[in-house]
Amino acid sequence: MRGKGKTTSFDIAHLAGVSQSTVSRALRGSPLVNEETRRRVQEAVEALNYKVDKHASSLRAKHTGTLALLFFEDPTVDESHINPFFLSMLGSITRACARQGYDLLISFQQFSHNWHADFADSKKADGIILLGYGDYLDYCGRLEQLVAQGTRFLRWGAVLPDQPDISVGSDNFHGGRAVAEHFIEQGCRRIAFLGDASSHYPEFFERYRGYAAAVEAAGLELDPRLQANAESSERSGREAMETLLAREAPFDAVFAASDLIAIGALGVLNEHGLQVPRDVALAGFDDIPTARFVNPPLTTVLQDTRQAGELLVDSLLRLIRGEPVQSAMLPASLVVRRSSLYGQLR
Amino acid sequence: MRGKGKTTSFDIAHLAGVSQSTVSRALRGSPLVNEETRRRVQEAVEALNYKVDKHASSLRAKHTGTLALLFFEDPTVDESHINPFFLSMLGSITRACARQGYDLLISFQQFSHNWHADFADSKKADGIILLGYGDYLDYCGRLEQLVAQGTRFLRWGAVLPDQPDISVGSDNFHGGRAVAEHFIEQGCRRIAFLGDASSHYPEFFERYRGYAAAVEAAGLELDPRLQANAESSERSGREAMETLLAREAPFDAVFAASDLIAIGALGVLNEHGLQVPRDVALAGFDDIPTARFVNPPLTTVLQDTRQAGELLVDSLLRLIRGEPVQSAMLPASLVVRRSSLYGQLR
DNA sequence: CTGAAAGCGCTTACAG
DNA sequence: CTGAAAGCGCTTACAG
Repeated sequence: MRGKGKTTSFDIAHLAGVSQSTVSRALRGSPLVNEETRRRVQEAVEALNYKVDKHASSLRAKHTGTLALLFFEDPTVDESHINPFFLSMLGSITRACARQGYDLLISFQQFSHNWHADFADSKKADGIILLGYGDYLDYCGRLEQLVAQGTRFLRWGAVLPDQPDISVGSDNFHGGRAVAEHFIEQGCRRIAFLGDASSHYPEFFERYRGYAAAVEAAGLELDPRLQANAESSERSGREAMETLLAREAPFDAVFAASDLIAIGALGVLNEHGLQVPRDVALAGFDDIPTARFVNPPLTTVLQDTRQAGELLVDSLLRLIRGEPVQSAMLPASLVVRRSSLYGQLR
Repeated sequence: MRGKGKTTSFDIAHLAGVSQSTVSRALRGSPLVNEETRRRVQEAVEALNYKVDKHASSLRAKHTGTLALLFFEDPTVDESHINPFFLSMLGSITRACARQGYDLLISFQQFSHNWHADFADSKKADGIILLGYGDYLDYCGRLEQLVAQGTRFLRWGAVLPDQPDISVGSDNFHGGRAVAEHFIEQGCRRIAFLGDASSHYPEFFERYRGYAAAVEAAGLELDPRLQANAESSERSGREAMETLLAREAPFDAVFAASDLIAIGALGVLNEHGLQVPRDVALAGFDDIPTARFVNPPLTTVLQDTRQAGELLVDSLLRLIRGEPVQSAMLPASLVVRRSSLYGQLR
C-alpha cells in the first residue's frame, strides 16, 4: 500500500475508504466525524504507521504545537558552563512541555543578538519562554517591542510593578528577608550582601531589598561598605569576597545573592583563615544541587524549579489560547544547613 | 506595503521588482542570482523585516534545519531530577547546534514509549541524537529498527564492536582502568565496584572491565563479593553500599560507576563510621559539577561533555549530508582529588 | 456527517 | 540569470 514516497493522508483515505478531508477531521478529533468512520481511519493509520506531517499542518493551520525556550545570557559570563540553576529550569520546562504534548525548541542567544525578531517572525513556535540573565535595563526595551508586536511570551525573572511583560519568578524579596532574619536570629549583627543591588539586576535587587528590610527592622545598621557587586558565578563571588575583605569593615555574616557566588566566597573566606560558620555565617540563593555538598553544607533559598517550569508552560499555553494570564510569584523557602549556624564549630 | 497578513516572499518580490522565484533563490544563496539582484532582494527583506517561513520551506524542501535531541530515561528512576551529567550534555549539544545554525527540538521520552516512531516519521527533524539510560538489551532492537528504516541518528553511549548503530561515547574502559590503577598505586588491594556490570548497561560494564583488567594485571583477586549493582542515582548508590557492607567482605577502596553513586556511597560510609580516604578510598565517574565540592573532594573521571556535544552535532550533520561517519570514543581522564588518597587524614 | 476544492508559503524543475 | 508553474501535505470553508 505504501507508495514510494511517504505515507500521506491520501493513503489513509484510500485504505479506510473515505475522503482525505475526513481523514484529517478524524485525526484532529473533529466532532463531525462518525464514530465508525473514525475507527476505520484509526485502523488505517496504525496499519500504515502514519504520522501527520507537522510542517504541512502548521503551514495550513497556523499553529505549530511547539513552544520555544529562548535562553539568553550575558556574553561577559564564561561561555563554557551554564548556570546550574538554569539547567534545572530547562529540565523542568522540558518535562512540562512533554506532559502537555508540545514540542520544545531550544535556542541559545548571545545577549547582544536580535533574539526578539528571530522566533517571533519565523513562526516556528506558538509561544516563547524567555530565560536568562543580563542587564534588565538593556533588554527591557526589547520586551516592550515583543509586547508591541503581539508576540506570545512569558519571562522567568523578577515580578515588578511596572514591567511591560508577563513574568513568573520566585518571591525574591521574601527569600532575601528570610535569610537576613535567620542570620539575625543566629546572633549576627553585621551582615554583608554579595551581588548586584540595582535595577539592572532586579532579581538580585529584590533579594537585597528583602535583606535590607530585615536589617533595618532589627534596628541594625545598613552599612554600604558591606555590599559588593557580583554576578552569578563562582569567579565573580570570589572577586566580590576579596573586595569585601579589602574594605576591612567588620562583618559576621555573608548573604550571597546566588549559590554560585556563595561558593566562590566560601573559598576566599577559607583562604583567609576564616571558618564558616564559626567566624562568619554564610548563605546563598537557588539551592542548586551542589549546595548540599559543599563544606559546610550551604544554607540557601530554594527556588522550586519544578513548579516554575509547570507554571511557565501552563501559563504560556493559556496565553496562546487567548485566556487572561497574570504575572505570578512562587514562594521561595529558606533551607537551613550548617553554613549559617554562626559560631558553631565544624 | 505590508498587507493584512504576514509578509511573504511575494511582498519581497514586489518591492524588489523581481519574481518570487528569484527572491527564493537569492535568499537560499543560489549562485544563479545576479549580485545586484541579490542586493535589492536583501534590501527589501530588511525593509519589511521578512523571515522565511520555516514550515513552508521544510514542507517543500524536505529538510528542516532542525535537529532533535531525544532524551530517554528508565522509568524506575526518580522522575523529579535529571542526571546532572545529562543536563550538562544537553547544554553542550544546545550550544553546538546554535553554532551550526540548527534549531534543537528536545523531547523527553519515557523509556517504555515508542520513541523511535515519533520523530522519524513525523519528519520534524533532519536527524536525531539519542541520549539517555536504560537497559541496553531492551532498546537495542529499537536501534536496529531505526537503522533499518533509514533514520539519521547518533547515540551517546558505549561504543561496542557489534552495535547496530553509530555512537559517540567516552573511553569507559580506559577510564575504569585508570581509576583502579590509581587505587593500586595508593596501596589499595581490595577494590570494590558499585554499578551494574553486565551487557544490560554497557557503559558501566566497560568501566567495570577496565577496572577488572587493572586488578588482574596487578595480580590481585577479583572477588565477586566486591561488586554490587547500582544505577546512576544517589539512592541507588546508598543501597549498593549497604549491600556491600552487609556482605562483610573486607575492602579498602570503592570505585563507583558514576559520581551520583559515589555520593550515595560516601554518605553510607560516613554513617558507618568509615572515613574517606583514611579508611576507604573512593572514586566516581563523570565529574559532575558537585564532585569538586563534596567532602572530601571526589576523585573521578572527566567526560568531556563540551567536546562530546560538538562531535555529536558535527557527526550528525555529516551523516545528514550523506558523508561517512564512524563511531568515536572520546578520551576520559582521571581527575585526582582527595577522596582517593587512601590512608590520608582529612 | 462527508467530499471536492482552495490555499497555506515556500522550492525547484522547466523553459527561456 | 530570470520567470511561470507545479506541488510539498495538510486544514478548512463551502456545499451538500
